[in-house]
Amino acid sequence: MDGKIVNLKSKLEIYKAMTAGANFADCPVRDVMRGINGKWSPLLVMALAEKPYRFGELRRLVPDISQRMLTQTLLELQRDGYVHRKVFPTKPPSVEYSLTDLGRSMFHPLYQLVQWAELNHEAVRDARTAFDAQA
Amino acid sequence: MDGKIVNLKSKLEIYKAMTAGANFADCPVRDVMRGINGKWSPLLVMALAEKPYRFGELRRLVPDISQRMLTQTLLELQRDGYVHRKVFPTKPPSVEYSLTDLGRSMFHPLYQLVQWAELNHEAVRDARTAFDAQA
DNA sequence: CGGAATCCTTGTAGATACTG
DNA sequence: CAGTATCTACAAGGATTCCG
Repeated sequence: MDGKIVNLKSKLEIYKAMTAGANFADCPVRDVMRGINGKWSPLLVMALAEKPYRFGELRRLVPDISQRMLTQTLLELQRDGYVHRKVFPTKPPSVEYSLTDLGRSMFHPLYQLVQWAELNHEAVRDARTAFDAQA
Repeated sequence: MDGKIVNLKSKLEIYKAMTAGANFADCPVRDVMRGINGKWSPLLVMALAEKPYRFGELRRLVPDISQRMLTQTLLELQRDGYVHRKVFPTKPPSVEYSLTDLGRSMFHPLYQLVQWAELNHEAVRDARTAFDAQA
């Protein structure tokens, strides 16, 4: 029954894929989702989808990220294969970050989700207000 | 600047929407994303998209969630308007959780992202292996 | 059955200072 | 400029116990 991974698929099947493995690390889908779901990862992917940026440019672009979190998140994105890091041996050195092919392919579904958030944030805010009012 | 929400949009525009506001809580898009991005939220939304479930059923369905996290995550999903909670006054009482219209509309882009993860988890795993090997 | 309350451990993230 | 190192604070999350 598990010979070939066919193209997707029913809600039940995609849900089963998310519960594969006994725990979180054993489930490939949740493992990948975890890398995408970080606090800063989506934001940086969206930024780099527009065009490549240097470290300092990214810092200025994202107003409230610390340099520690920027370094760390970019490293995780590199490790997962979404981001390419290119060093220019100038002085002082500059480093340019850009999306890989894998990163660009991941951008599309992420974009859909961000777009949904943009279109529905008022509905969510209203739901929260209503919930808090009667609680 | 905040009069009308236009329909989307370029990469640059959607990215700008993610950096609106001076910090995280002030940005509506990131605020909504944060609610979707929880460790267990996507999994529960995917499960409830298939059909409504009772509390105990969800516990058994998600093998490695604690009851604390299940309670807490379901509460957050209710508060954001994604999930409806229906109490049946039987004895002992039973509680059924289901997606709201808002939850169902959010499911679609989420589904796209999970589907991407399902199709590309091997590429991500390979990227990690390669990165760790040369590091 | 479906939680709430408590305790305790771990992870996440900020501030600051220093380096090639 | 683009990081690294350390130290600290707080939030996320697990285990256990109790309740209507």
